[in-house]
Amino acid sequence: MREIVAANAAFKRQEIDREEAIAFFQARGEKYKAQLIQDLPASETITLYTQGEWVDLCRGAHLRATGDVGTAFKLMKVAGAYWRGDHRNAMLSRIYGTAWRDQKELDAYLHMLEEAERRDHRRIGKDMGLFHIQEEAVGSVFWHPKGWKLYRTAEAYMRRRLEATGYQEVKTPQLVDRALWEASGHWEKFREHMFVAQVEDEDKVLALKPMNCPCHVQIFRQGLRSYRELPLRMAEFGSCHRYEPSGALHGIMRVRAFTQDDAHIFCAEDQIAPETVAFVELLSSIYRDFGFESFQVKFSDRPAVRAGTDETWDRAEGALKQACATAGVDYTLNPGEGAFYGPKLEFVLRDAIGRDWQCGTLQVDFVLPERLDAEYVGEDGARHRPVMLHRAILGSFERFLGILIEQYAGRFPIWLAPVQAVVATIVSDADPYAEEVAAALRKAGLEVRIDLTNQKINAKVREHSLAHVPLLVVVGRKEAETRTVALRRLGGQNQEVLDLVDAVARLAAEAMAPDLARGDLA
RNA sequence: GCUGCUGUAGCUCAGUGGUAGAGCACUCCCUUGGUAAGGGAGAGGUCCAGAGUUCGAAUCUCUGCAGCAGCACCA
Repeated sequence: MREIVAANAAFKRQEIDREEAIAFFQARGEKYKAQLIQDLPASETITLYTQGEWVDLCRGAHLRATGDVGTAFKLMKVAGAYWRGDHRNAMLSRIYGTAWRDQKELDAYLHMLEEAERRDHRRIGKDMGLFHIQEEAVGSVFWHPKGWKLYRTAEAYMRRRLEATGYQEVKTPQLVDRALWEASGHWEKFREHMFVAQVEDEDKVLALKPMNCPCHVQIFRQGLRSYRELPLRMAEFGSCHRYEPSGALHGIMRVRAFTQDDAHIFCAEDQIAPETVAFVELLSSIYRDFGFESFQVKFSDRPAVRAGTDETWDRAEGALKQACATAGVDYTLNPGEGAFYGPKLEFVLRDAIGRDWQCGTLQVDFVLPERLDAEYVGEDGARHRPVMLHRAILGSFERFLGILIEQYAGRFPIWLAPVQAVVATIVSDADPYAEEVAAALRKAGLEVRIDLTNQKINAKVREHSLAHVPLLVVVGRKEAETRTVALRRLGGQNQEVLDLVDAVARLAAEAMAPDLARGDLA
Protein backbone atom coordinates (compact mmCIF):
# COMPACT_ATOMS: atom_id res chain seq x y z
CA MET A 1 0.00 0.00 0.00
CA ARG A 2 2.71 2.46 1.02
CA GLU A 3 4.66 1.70 -2.14
CA ILE A 4 1.63 2.24 -4.33
CA VAL A 5 0.84 5.53 -2.65
CA ALA A 6 4.46 6.64 -2.89
CA ALA A 7 4.52 5.85 -6.62
CA ASN A 8 1.73 8.42 -7.05
CA ALA A 9 0.52 6.78 -10.25
CA ALA A 10 -2.25 8.67 -12.01
CA PHE A 11 -5.66 7.01 -12.40
CA LYS A 12 -6.61 7.02 -16.06
CA ARG A 13 -10.22 6.61 -17.12
CA GLN A 14 -10.99 4.89 -20.35
CA GLU A 15 -14.28 4.06 -22.00
CA ILE A 16 -14.28 0.76 -23.78
CA ASP A 17 -16.49 -1.27 -26.04
CA ARG A 18 -18.43 -3.99 -24.29
CA GLU A 19 -17.23 -6.98 -26.33
CA GLU A 20 -13.69 -5.70 -26.26
CA ALA A 21 -13.83 -5.39 -22.49
CA ILE A 22 -15.14 -8.92 -22.07
CA ALA A 23 -12.40 -10.28 -24.31
CA PHE A 24 -9.83 -8.23 -22.46
CA PHE A 25 -10.71 -9.59 -19.02
CA GLN A 26 -11.25 -13.09 -20.31
CA ALA A 27 -7.76 -13.03 -21.78
CA ARG A 28 -6.35 -11.98 -18.43
CA GLY A 29 -8.15 -14.83 -16.71
CA GLU A 30 -10.40 -12.46 -14.77
CA LYS A 31 -13.58 -14.35 -15.41
CA TYR A 32 -15.64 -12.67 -12.71
CA LYS A 33 -15.10 -9.24 -14.22
CA ALA A 34 -15.94 -10.59 -17.66
CA GLN A 35 -19.11 -12.01 -16.19
CA LEU A 36 -19.93 -8.71 -14.49
CA ILE A 37 -19.69 -6.87 -17.80
CA GLN A 38 -21.81 -9.50 -19.49
CA ASP A 39 -24.55 -8.87 -16.97
CA LEU A 40 -24.42 -5.08 -17.12
CA PRO A 41 -27.37 -3.51 -18.93
CA ALA A 42 -26.62 -2.72 -22.57
CA SER A 43 -27.09 0.99 -21.92
CA GLU A 44 -24.27 1.06 -19.37
CA THR A 45 -20.97 2.64 -20.43
CA ILE A 46 -18.08 0.33 -19.62
CA THR A 47 -15.13 2.13 -18.08
CA LEU A 48 -11.67 0.98 -17.12
CA TYR A 49 -9.33 2.70 -14.73
CA THR A 50 -5.62 2.27 -15.11
CA GLN A 51 -3.10 2.99 -12.45
CA GLY A 52 0.47 2.06 -13.35
CA GLU A 53 0.45 -1.62 -14.20
CA TRP A 54 -3.00 -2.20 -12.80
CA VAL A 55 -6.12 -2.12 -14.98
CA ASP A 56 -9.51 -2.55 -13.42
CA LEU A 57 -13.15 -2.44 -14.36
CA CYS A 58 -14.81 0.32 -12.40
CA ARG A 59 -17.59 2.81 -12.78
CA GLY A 60 -15.52 5.40 -10.83
CA ALA A 61 -15.04 8.02 -9.77
CA HIS A 62 -11.43 7.84 -8.63
CA LEU A 63 -8.90 10.13 -7.03
CA ARG A 64 -6.50 11.78 -9.46
CA ALA A 65 -3.56 9.62 -8.45
CA THR A 66 -2.59 7.03 -5.88
CA GLY A 67 -0.63 9.65 -3.97
CA ASP A 68 -3.92 11.37 -3.12
CA VAL A 69 -4.72 8.52 -0.73
CA GLY A 70 -2.16 9.96 1.66
CA THR A 71 -0.69 8.06 4.55
CA ALA A 72 -3.61 8.10 6.98
CA PHE A 73 -4.98 4.70 6.14
CA LYS A 74 -5.08 1.30 7.73
CA LEU A 75 -5.93 -2.12 6.40
CA MET A 76 -8.43 -3.48 8.88
CA LYS A 77 -9.26 -7.05 8.05
CA VAL A 78 -9.29 -9.74 5.43
CA ALA A 79 -12.30 -11.98 5.01
CA GLY A 80 -14.08 -14.11 2.50
CA ALA A 81 -17.21 -13.05 0.68
CA TYR A 82 -19.30 -15.15 -1.65
CA TRP A 83 -19.37 -14.18 -5.30
CA ARG A 84 -22.59 -12.22 -5.72
CA GLY A 85 -23.54 -12.92 -2.13
CA ASP A 86 -24.64 -16.46 -2.81
CA HIS A 87 -23.18 -19.25 -0.69
CA ARG A 88 -23.35 -21.68 -3.62
CA ASN A 89 -20.79 -19.57 -5.45
CA ALA A 90 -17.05 -19.43 -4.96
CA MET A 91 -15.65 -17.33 -2.18
CA LEU A 92 -13.47 -14.36 -3.00
CA SER A 93 -11.12 -12.60 -0.65
CA ARG A 94 -12.12 -9.18 0.46
CA ILE A 95 -9.73 -6.70 2.04
CA TYR A 96 -11.19 -4.01 4.27
CA GLY A 97 -9.38 -0.74 4.80
CA THR A 98 -10.11 2.75 5.98
CA ALA A 99 -8.54 6.01 4.82
CA TRP A 100 -8.70 9.49 6.34
CA ARG A 101 -7.52 12.98 5.55
CA ASP A 102 -4.77 12.86 8.14
CA GLN A 103 -3.32 10.71 10.87
CA LYS A 104 -5.30 12.59 13.52
CA GLU A 105 -8.62 11.67 11.95
CA LEU A 106 -7.52 8.07 11.50
CA ASP A 107 -6.46 7.89 15.14
CA ALA A 108 -9.76 9.38 16.23
CA TYR A 109 -11.61 6.76 14.20
CA LEU A 110 -9.54 3.91 15.63
CA HIS A 111 -10.08 5.28 19.10
CA MET A 112 -13.81 5.34 18.48
CA LEU A 113 -13.67 1.68 17.50
CA GLU A 114 -11.82 0.86 20.71
CA GLU A 115 -14.45 2.69 22.73
CA ALA A 116 -17.16 0.72 21.00
CA GLU A 117 -15.33 -2.47 21.86
CA ARG A 118 -15.46 -1.52 25.50
CA ARG A 119 -19.24 -1.51 25.28
CA ASP A 120 -19.31 -4.99 23.79
CA HIS A 121 -21.81 -7.05 25.78
CA ARG A 122 -19.46 -10.03 25.78
CA ARG A 123 -16.78 -7.93 27.45
CA ILE A 124 -19.19 -6.37 29.93
CA GLY A 125 -20.96 -9.64 30.60
CA LYS A 126 -17.66 -11.09 31.71
CA ASP A 127 -16.47 -8.05 33.64
CA MET A 128 -19.72 -7.60 35.52
CA GLY A 129 -20.20 -11.32 36.04
CA LEU A 130 -23.56 -11.39 34.24
CA PHE A 131 -23.25 -14.60 32.21
CA HIS A 132 -20.89 -16.91 30.41
CA ILE A 133 -20.92 -19.42 27.58
CA GLN A 134 -18.71 -22.48 27.40
CA GLU A 135 -17.83 -25.26 25.00
CA GLU A 136 -20.10 -27.85 26.55
CA ALA A 137 -23.17 -25.78 25.74
CA VAL A 138 -22.29 -23.83 22.63
CA GLY A 139 -24.87 -21.18 21.89
CA SER A 140 -26.54 -21.41 25.30
CA VAL A 141 -26.18 -18.94 28.12
CA PHE A 142 -25.15 -19.67 31.70
CA TRP A 143 -26.79 -16.78 33.51
CA HIS A 144 -24.97 -15.77 36.70
CA PRO A 145 -26.84 -14.29 39.67
CA LYS A 146 -26.45 -10.67 38.53
CA GLY A 147 -27.27 -11.40 34.92
CA TRP A 148 -30.29 -13.42 35.94
CA LYS A 149 -31.44 -10.57 38.16
CA LEU A 150 -31.32 -8.30 35.12
CA TYR A 151 -33.19 -10.89 33.09
CA ARG A 152 -35.87 -11.30 35.75
CA THR A 153 -36.30 -7.56 36.08
CA ALA A 154 -36.92 -7.31 32.35
CA GLU A 155 -39.21 -10.34 32.41
CA ALA A 156 -41.28 -9.08 35.33
CA TYR A 157 -41.64 -5.73 33.59
CA MET A 158 -42.76 -7.37 30.35
CA ARG A 159 -45.23 -9.57 32.18
CA ARG A 160 -46.84 -6.53 33.77
CA ARG A 161 -47.03 -4.69 30.45
CA LEU A 162 -48.63 -7.68 28.75
CA GLU A 163 -51.13 -8.25 31.52
CA ALA A 164 -52.07 -4.60 31.41
CA THR A 165 -52.76 -4.78 27.67
CA GLY A 166 -54.99 -7.81 27.54
CA TYR A 167 -52.63 -10.70 26.95
CA GLN A 168 -53.06 -14.09 28.59
CA GLU A 169 -49.87 -15.94 29.42
CA VAL A 170 -49.46 -19.65 28.67
CA LYS A 171 -46.69 -22.24 28.78
CA THR A 172 -46.28 -24.94 26.14
CA PRO A 173 -44.12 -28.07 25.79
CA GLN A 174 -40.45 -28.10 24.85
CA LEU A 175 -40.54 -31.44 23.07
CA VAL A 176 -43.19 -31.83 20.44
CA ASP A 177 -43.83 -34.64 17.97
CA ARG A 178 -42.49 -34.12 14.51
CA ALA A 179 -45.99 -34.57 13.15
CA LEU A 180 -46.93 -31.12 14.38
CA TRP A 181 -43.92 -29.54 12.68
CA GLU A 182 -44.77 -31.36 9.49
CA ALA A 183 -48.30 -30.03 9.67
CA SER A 184 -47.10 -26.48 10.25
CA GLY A 185 -44.60 -26.69 7.40
CA HIS A 186 -41.58 -26.01 9.58
CA TRP A 187 -40.25 -29.52 9.24
CA GLU A 188 -39.93 -29.19 5.51
CA LYS A 189 -38.28 -25.82 5.58
CA PHE A 190 -36.23 -25.85 8.77
CA ARG A 191 -35.65 -29.50 9.60
CA GLU A 192 -31.85 -29.22 9.53
CA HIS A 193 -32.02 -26.34 11.97
CA MET A 194 -34.05 -28.24 14.54
CA PHE A 195 -32.78 -30.25 17.49
CA VAL A 196 -34.33 -33.66 17.31
CA ALA A 197 -34.75 -36.08 20.20
CA GLN A 198 -35.58 -39.74 20.17
CA VAL A 199 -36.29 -42.17 22.95
CA GLU A 200 -35.07 -45.76 22.70
CA ASP A 201 -38.26 -47.75 23.08
CA GLU A 202 -40.48 -45.43 21.10
CA ASP A 203 -40.69 -44.81 17.39
CA LYS A 204 -41.62 -41.22 17.87
CA VAL A 205 -39.36 -38.43 16.72
CA LEU A 206 -39.66 -35.34 18.84
CA ALA A 207 -38.23 -31.92 18.16
CA LEU A 208 -37.23 -29.25 20.63
CA LYS A 209 -39.54 -26.46 19.67
CA PRO A 210 -37.87 -23.84 17.50
CA MET A 211 -40.82 -21.51 17.97
CA ASN A 212 -44.11 -21.41 19.79
CA CYS A 213 -46.83 -20.75 17.26
CA PRO A 214 -47.93 -24.32 16.50
CA CYS A 215 -48.26 -24.94 20.23
CA HIS A 216 -50.35 -21.85 20.70
CA VAL A 217 -52.65 -22.97 17.94
CA GLN A 218 -53.11 -26.23 19.88
CA ILE A 219 -54.37 -24.25 22.85
CA PHE A 220 -56.61 -22.20 20.63
CA ARG A 221 -58.05 -25.40 19.17
CA GLN A 222 -59.12 -26.77 22.54
CA GLY A 223 -62.86 -26.37 22.64
CA LEU A 224 -65.02 -24.32 20.33
CA ARG A 225 -63.98 -20.68 19.96
CA SER A 226 -66.43 -17.86 19.46
CA TYR A 227 -65.91 -14.60 17.60
CA ARG A 228 -66.67 -13.01 20.97
CA GLU A 229 -63.28 -14.21 22.23
CA LEU A 230 -61.40 -12.39 19.49
CA PRO A 231 -58.94 -10.82 19.45
CA LEU A 232 -57.43 -13.52 21.64
CA ARG A 233 -53.93 -12.52 22.72
CA MET A 234 -51.89 -15.52 23.83
CA ALA A 235 -48.44 -14.78 25.25
CA GLU A 236 -45.58 -17.00 26.29
CA PHE A 237 -42.05 -16.47 27.43
CA GLY A 238 -41.21 -19.36 25.17
CA SER A 239 -37.91 -21.21 25.39
CA CYS A 240 -36.87 -22.18 21.91
CA HIS A 241 -33.95 -24.04 20.39
CA ARG A 242 -32.60 -23.60 16.90
CA TYR A 243 -29.48 -25.16 15.49
CA GLU A 244 -27.98 -21.94 14.18
CA PRO A 245 -24.97 -22.19 11.87
CA SER A 246 -21.76 -21.96 13.89
CA GLY A 247 -20.62 -18.82 12.12
CA ALA A 248 -23.81 -17.01 13.06
CA LEU A 249 -23.34 -17.33 16.81
CA HIS A 250 -22.51 -14.06 18.51
CA GLY A 251 -22.30 -13.67 22.28
CA ILE A 252 -25.82 -13.77 23.66
CA MET A 253 -27.26 -11.92 20.66
CA ARG A 254 -27.42 -14.94 18.38
CA VAL A 255 -27.67 -18.19 20.30
CA ARG A 256 -29.12 -21.67 19.91
CA ALA A 257 -31.24 -21.60 23.04
CA PHE A 258 -33.27 -18.50 23.71
CA THR A 259 -36.51 -17.24 25.15
CA GLN A 260 -38.88 -15.19 23.07
CA ASP A 261 -41.37 -12.75 24.50
CA ASP A 262 -43.73 -14.33 22.05
CA ALA A 263 -47.43 -13.88 21.56
CA HIS A 264 -50.01 -14.76 18.97
CA ILE A 265 -53.07 -12.70 18.42
CA PHE A 266 -55.93 -14.71 16.97
CA CYS A 267 -58.27 -12.25 15.33
CA ALA A 268 -60.66 -11.52 12.49
CA GLU A 269 -59.35 -9.84 9.37
CA ASP A 270 -60.83 -6.48 10.25
CA GLN A 271 -59.00 -6.57 13.57
CA ILE A 272 -55.55 -6.64 11.98
CA ALA A 273 -55.34 -2.87 11.74
CA PRO A 274 -56.44 -1.97 15.29
CA GLU A 275 -54.28 -4.76 16.74
CA THR A 276 -51.27 -3.53 14.78
CA VAL A 277 -51.83 0.00 15.98
CA ALA A 278 -52.08 -1.16 19.59
CA PHE A 279 -48.99 -3.31 19.17
CA VAL A 280 -46.85 -0.54 17.76
CA GLU A 281 -47.96 1.71 20.58
CA LEU A 282 -47.05 -0.89 23.19
CA LEU A 283 -43.71 -1.63 21.55
CA SER A 284 -42.78 2.04 21.31
CA SER A 285 -43.64 2.61 24.94
CA ILE A 286 -41.61 -0.41 26.04
CA TYR A 287 -38.59 0.54 23.94
CA ARG A 288 -38.77 4.03 25.42
CA ASP A 289 -38.84 2.60 28.94
CA PHE A 290 -35.69 0.64 28.16
CA GLY A 291 -34.03 3.78 26.83
CA PHE A 292 -34.42 3.28 23.10
CA GLU A 293 -35.90 6.45 21.71
CA SER A 294 -35.58 5.45 18.09
CA PHE A 295 -35.60 2.30 16.07
CA GLN A 296 -35.92 1.27 12.46
CA VAL A 297 -38.92 -0.47 11.00
CA LYS A 298 -38.63 -2.73 7.99
CA PHE A 299 -41.50 -4.15 5.99
CA SER A 300 -40.64 -7.56 4.57
CA ASP A 301 -42.91 -8.87 1.86
CA ARG A 302 -43.39 -12.25 0.16
CA PRO A 303 -40.30 -14.46 -0.24
CA ALA A 304 -39.66 -16.61 -3.30
CA VAL A 305 -40.30 -19.82 -1.37
CA ARG A 306 -43.57 -19.48 0.50
CA ALA A 307 -46.80 -21.07 1.60
CA GLY A 308 -50.21 -19.79 0.63
CA THR A 309 -51.67 -18.45 -2.58
CA ASP A 310 -50.80 -15.12 -4.19
CA GLU A 311 -54.30 -13.97 -3.41
CA THR A 312 -53.74 -14.68 0.29
CA TRP A 313 -50.43 -12.80 0.20
CA ASP A 314 -52.09 -9.83 -1.48
CA ARG A 315 -54.57 -9.67 1.36
CA ALA A 316 -52.00 -10.12 4.10
CA GLU A 317 -49.58 -7.54 2.71
CA GLY A 318 -52.41 -5.13 2.02
CA ALA A 319 -53.77 -5.45 5.54
CA LEU A 320 -50.36 -4.89 7.11
CA LYS A 321 -49.59 -1.89 4.93
CA GLN A 322 -52.89 -0.34 5.75
CA ALA A 323 -52.33 -0.97 9.45
CA CYS A 324 -48.94 0.75 9.23
CA ALA A 325 -50.56 3.75 7.63
CA THR A 326 -53.15 3.89 10.40
CA ALA A 327 -50.48 3.50 13.09
CA GLY A 328 -48.31 6.14 11.44
CA VAL A 329 -45.36 3.78 11.10
CA ASP A 330 -42.60 4.80 8.70
CA TYR A 331 -40.89 1.79 7.27
CA THR A 332 -38.34 0.85 4.67
CA LEU A 333 -39.20 -1.95 2.30
CA ASN A 334 -37.29 -5.20 2.62
CA PRO A 335 -38.39 -7.04 -0.51
CA GLY A 336 -38.66 -10.81 -0.40
CA GLU A 337 -37.62 -11.08 3.24
CA GLY A 338 -40.95 -12.08 4.76
CA ALA A 339 -41.57 -15.30 6.70
CA PHE A 340 -42.70 -18.23 4.59
CA TYR A 341 -46.24 -17.89 5.92
CA GLY A 342 -46.70 -14.14 5.81
CA PRO A 343 -45.34 -10.59 5.56
CA LYS A 344 -43.68 -9.06 8.57
CA LEU A 345 -42.65 -5.85 10.22
CA GLU A 346 -39.21 -5.92 11.79
CA PHE A 347 -38.24 -3.57 14.56
CA VAL A 348 -34.51 -3.12 14.45
CA LEU A 349 -32.11 -1.86 17.13
CA ARG A 350 -28.43 -1.08 16.68
CA ASP A 351 -25.60 -2.44 18.83
CA ALA A 352 -22.43 -0.70 20.07
CA ILE A 353 -20.42 -1.54 16.97
CA GLY A 354 -23.14 -0.30 14.63
CA ARG A 355 -24.57 -3.67 13.69
CA ASP A 356 -28.33 -3.89 13.33
CA TRP A 357 -30.37 -6.57 15.06
CA GLN A 358 -33.99 -7.47 14.56
CA CYS A 359 -35.71 -7.45 17.92
CA GLY A 360 -39.42 -6.82 17.67
CA THR A 361 -41.56 -8.29 14.94
CA LEU A 362 -45.14 -8.43 13.80
CA GLN A 363 -46.18 -11.00 11.23
CA VAL A 364 -49.53 -11.42 9.56
CA ASP A 365 -50.35 -15.06 8.96
CA PHE A 366 -53.26 -16.51 7.00
CA VAL A 367 -51.45 -19.78 6.40
CA LEU A 368 -50.84 -21.47 9.74
CA PRO A 369 -54.45 -21.27 10.96
CA GLU A 370 -55.36 -23.07 7.75
CA ARG A 371 -52.64 -25.70 8.04
CA LEU A 372 -53.28 -26.37 11.69
CA ASP A 373 -56.99 -26.05 11.32
CA ALA A 374 -57.80 -23.26 13.73
CA GLU A 375 -61.33 -21.96 13.56
CA TYR A 376 -63.95 -20.05 15.43
CA VAL A 377 -67.68 -19.66 15.20
CA GLY A 378 -68.64 -16.31 13.75
CA GLU A 379 -71.60 -14.05 14.36
CA ASP A 380 -73.31 -15.83 11.47
CA GLY A 381 -73.04 -19.20 13.21
CA ALA A 382 -70.62 -20.50 10.56
CA ARG A 383 -67.00 -21.56 11.07
CA HIS A 384 -64.25 -19.13 10.11
CA ARG A 385 -60.48 -19.10 10.01
CA PRO A 386 -58.88 -16.65 12.38
CA VAL A 387 -55.88 -14.62 11.27
CA MET A 388 -52.80 -15.05 13.41
CA LEU A 389 -50.56 -12.13 14.26
CA HIS A 390 -47.17 -13.41 15.43
CA ARG A 391 -45.53 -10.73 17.47
CA ALA A 392 -42.60 -10.15 19.77
CA ILE A 393 -41.32 -6.96 21.28
CA LEU A 394 -37.94 -7.80 22.76
CA GLY A 395 -37.61 -10.66 20.30
CA SER A 396 -35.50 -12.81 22.54
CA PHE A 397 -34.48 -11.88 26.04
CA GLU A 398 -30.93 -12.90 25.21
CA ARG A 399 -30.56 -10.62 22.23
CA PHE A 400 -32.43 -7.73 23.78
CA LEU A 401 -30.42 -7.85 26.98
CA GLY A 402 -27.23 -7.98 24.91
CA ILE A 403 -28.23 -4.80 23.15
CA LEU A 404 -29.37 -3.26 26.41
CA ILE A 405 -25.98 -3.96 27.97
CA GLU A 406 -24.29 -2.21 25.06
CA GLN A 407 -26.75 0.66 25.07
CA TYR A 408 -25.83 1.50 28.65
CA ALA A 409 -22.27 0.13 28.53
CA GLY A 410 -23.19 -1.71 31.72
CA ARG A 411 -24.22 1.48 33.55
CA PHE A 412 -27.87 0.62 33.84
CA PRO A 413 -30.56 2.95 35.09
CA ILE A 414 -31.38 2.12 38.68
CA TRP A 415 -34.50 0.07 37.96
CA LEU A 416 -32.53 -2.32 35.74
CA ALA A 417 -29.26 -2.45 37.65
CA PRO A 418 -28.66 -5.95 39.00
CA VAL A 419 -27.09 -4.46 42.10
CA GLN A 420 -28.79 -1.18 42.81
CA ALA A 421 -26.92 -0.01 45.88
CA VAL A 422 -23.87 -0.84 47.92
CA VAL A 423 -23.66 0.25 51.52
CA ALA A 424 -19.99 0.86 52.28
CA THR A 425 -18.44 1.62 55.62
CA ILE A 426 -15.58 3.97 56.37
CA VAL A 427 -14.69 2.50 59.75
CA SER A 428 -15.71 -0.81 61.23
CA ASP A 429 -17.42 1.00 64.11
CA ALA A 430 -20.13 1.79 61.56
CA ASP A 431 -20.73 -1.88 60.67
CA PRO A 432 -23.88 -2.35 62.76
CA TYR A 433 -25.38 0.84 61.38
CA ALA A 434 -24.45 -0.20 57.82
CA GLU A 435 -26.33 -3.48 58.35
CA GLU A 436 -29.31 -1.50 59.50
CA VAL A 437 -29.17 0.80 56.46
CA ALA A 438 -28.86 -2.15 54.08
CA ALA A 439 -31.81 -3.91 55.72
CA ALA A 440 -33.95 -0.79 55.40
CA LEU A 441 -33.12 -0.43 51.70
CA ARG A 442 -33.74 -4.11 51.10
CA LYS A 443 -37.09 -3.86 52.82
CA ALA A 444 -37.94 -1.00 50.48
CA GLY A 445 -37.35 -3.37 47.56
CA LEU A 446 -33.81 -2.49 46.51
CA GLU A 447 -31.14 -4.99 45.53
CA VAL A 448 -28.42 -4.11 48.02
CA ARG A 449 -24.92 -5.34 48.81
CA ILE A 450 -22.95 -4.40 51.85
CA ASP A 451 -19.22 -3.75 51.90
CA LEU A 452 -17.66 -4.07 55.34
CA THR A 453 -14.24 -4.98 54.01
CA ASN A 454 -11.09 -3.71 55.54
CA GLN A 455 -10.34 -1.22 52.77
CA LYS A 456 -10.12 2.52 52.55
CA ILE A 457 -13.20 4.30 51.31
CA ASN A 458 -11.24 5.37 48.21
CA ALA A 459 -10.76 1.78 47.22
CA LYS A 460 -14.41 0.95 47.87
CA VAL A 461 -15.58 3.87 45.78
CA ARG A 462 -13.31 2.81 42.96
CA GLU A 463 -14.32 -0.84 43.12
CA HIS A 464 -18.06 -0.24 43.06
CA SER A 465 -17.78 2.49 40.48
CA LEU A 466 -15.97 0.10 38.19
CA ALA A 467 -18.70 -2.43 38.87
CA HIS A 468 -21.24 0.19 37.68
CA VAL A 469 -23.29 0.17 40.88
CA PRO A 470 -25.58 3.19 40.51
CA LEU A 471 -25.88 4.06 44.20
CA LEU A 472 -23.11 4.06 46.76
CA VAL A 473 -24.37 4.60 50.26
CA VAL A 474 -21.45 5.52 52.49
CA VAL A 475 -21.64 5.41 56.25
CA GLY A 476 -18.98 6.35 58.78
CA ARG A 477 -18.95 7.35 62.38
CA LYS A 478 -20.67 10.65 61.61
CA GLU A 479 -23.57 9.06 59.73
CA ALA A 480 -24.05 6.40 62.40
CA GLU A 481 -24.31 9.06 65.06
CA THR A 482 -26.73 11.28 63.17
CA ARG A 483 -28.66 8.45 61.45
CA THR A 484 -27.86 9.79 58.01
CA VAL A 485 -26.20 8.40 54.90
CA ALA A 486 -23.75 9.96 52.46
CA LEU A 487 -25.08 9.13 49.01
CA ARG A 488 -22.78 9.07 46.00
CA ARG A 489 -24.19 8.38 42.54
CA LEU A 490 -22.30 6.53 39.86
CA GLY A 491 -20.38 8.98 37.73
CA GLY A 492 -20.85 11.80 40.22
CA GLN A 493 -17.99 13.39 42.10
CA ASN A 494 -19.71 14.57 45.19
CA GLN A 495 -22.02 13.22 47.81
CA GLU A 496 -25.24 14.20 49.38
CA VAL A 497 -25.93 13.66 53.06
CA LEU A 498 -29.49 12.53 53.64
CA ASP A 499 -31.54 11.49 56.59
CA LEU A 500 -31.82 7.70 56.54
CA VAL A 501 -35.62 7.60 56.40
CA ASP A 502 -35.73 10.17 53.58
CA ALA A 503 -32.99 8.39 51.70
CA VAL A 504 -34.82 5.06 51.79
CA ALA A 505 -38.07 6.59 50.56
CA ARG A 506 -36.36 8.53 47.82
CA LEU A 507 -34.22 5.66 46.54
CA ALA A 508 -37.16 3.27 46.60
CA ALA A 509 -39.06 5.69 44.38
CA GLU A 510 -36.10 6.11 42.07
CA ALA A 511 -35.60 2.37 41.75
CA MET A 512 -39.17 1.77 40.68
CA ALA A 513 -39.74 0.35 37.20
CA PRO A 514 -41.10 3.03 34.84
CA ASP A 515 -44.51 1.37 34.39
CA LEU A 516 -45.00 1.15 38.15
CA ALA A 517 -43.79 4.71 38.60
CA ARG A 518 -46.44 5.82 36.11
CA GLY A 519 -49.06 3.59 37.67
CA ASP A 520 -49.89 1.93 34.35
CA LEU A 521 -52.12 -0.67 35.96
CA ALA A 522 -54.17 1.83 37.96
C1' G B 1 -21.75 -23.58 7.02
C1' C B 2 -17.63 -20.81 4.04
C1' U B 3 -12.83 -17.78 4.09
C1' G B 4 -9.08 -15.83 7.23
C1' C B 5 -7.11 -15.26 12.09
C1' U B 6 -6.70 -16.78 17.27
C1' G B 7 -6.48 -20.40 21.65
C1' U B 8 -0.55 -19.56 27.66
C1' A B 9 -2.98 -18.33 35.45
C1' G B 10 -9.81 -16.09 37.16
C1' C B 11 -8.93 -11.49 33.67
C1' U B 12 -5.57 -8.72 30.18
C1' C B 13 -1.42 -10.22 27.80
C1' A B 14 4.30 -11.26 27.17
C1' G B 15 7.35 -15.39 25.83
C1' U B 16 10.43 -19.46 23.59
C1' G B 17 12.46 -26.39 19.72
C1' G B 18 15.65 -27.61 25.95
C1' U B 19 10.87 -28.50 32.20
C1' A B 20 6.54 -21.15 32.01
C1' G B 21 6.37 -15.03 33.02
C1' A B 22 4.07 -9.93 34.29
C1' G B 23 0.09 -6.69 35.91
C1' C B 24 -4.67 -6.93 37.97
C1' A B 25 -7.88 -10.27 40.67
C1' C B 26 -7.51 -14.11 44.71
C1' U B 27 -5.68 -15.91 50.00
C1' C B 28 -3.18 -14.49 54.53
C1' C B 29 -0.82 -10.67 57.68
C1' C B 30 -0.33 -5.47 58.99
C1' U B 31 -3.32 -1.13 58.45
C1' U B 32 -9.69 1.76 60.91
C1' G B 33 -8.22 5.04 56.71
C1' G B 34 -13.97 10.38 54.90
C1' U B 35 -15.31 9.47 48.55
C1' A B 36 -11.78 6.24 42.01
C1' A B 37 -6.07 1.72 43.90
C1' G B 38 -2.57 1.87 51.90
C1' G B 39 1.62 -1.79 52.68
C1' G B 40 3.72 -6.76 52.81
C1' A B 41 3.74 -12.00 51.96
C1' G B 42 1.63 -16.25 49.47
C1' A B 43 -0.93 -19.50 46.40
C1' G B 44 -2.21 -20.35 41.43
C1' G B 45 -0.94 -23.20 34.69
C1' U B 46 -2.41 -30.83 31.22
C1' C B 47 0.47 -23.48 27.63
C1' C B 48 -7.62 -25.89 23.92
C1' A B 49 -7.72 -31.56 22.64
C1' G B 50 -5.64 -35.65 19.85
C1' A B 51 -2.08 -37.53 16.43
C1' G B 52 2.61 -36.76 13.91
C1' U B 53 7.91 -34.79 13.20
C1' U B 54 12.07 -34.63 16.80
C1' C B 55 16.92 -37.02 21.40
C1' G B 56 13.34 -33.44 23.25
C1' A B 57 7.01 -30.02 21.39
C1' A B 58 3.57 -25.20 25.06
C1' U B 59 6.60 -23.71 20.55
C1' C B 60 6.86 -27.07 14.08
C1' U B 61 2.94 -30.13 10.94
C1' C B 62 -1.96 -32.30 10.52
C1' U B 63 -6.94 -33.18 12.41
C1' G B 64 -10.73 -31.82 15.71
C1' C B 65 -13.14 -28.35 19.10
C1' A B 66 -14.04 -23.41 20.53
C1' G B 67 -13.65 -18.14 19.90
C1' C B 68 -13.04 -13.61 16.75
C1' A B 69 -13.93 -10.84 11.92
C1' G B 70 -16.47 -10.84 7.39
C1' C B 71 -19.76 -13.53 4.13
C1' A B 72 -24.03 -16.72 3.83
C1' C B 73 -28.25 -18.03 7.06
C1' C B 74 -32.06 -16.25 10.68
C1' A B 75 -39.40 -19.71 11.15
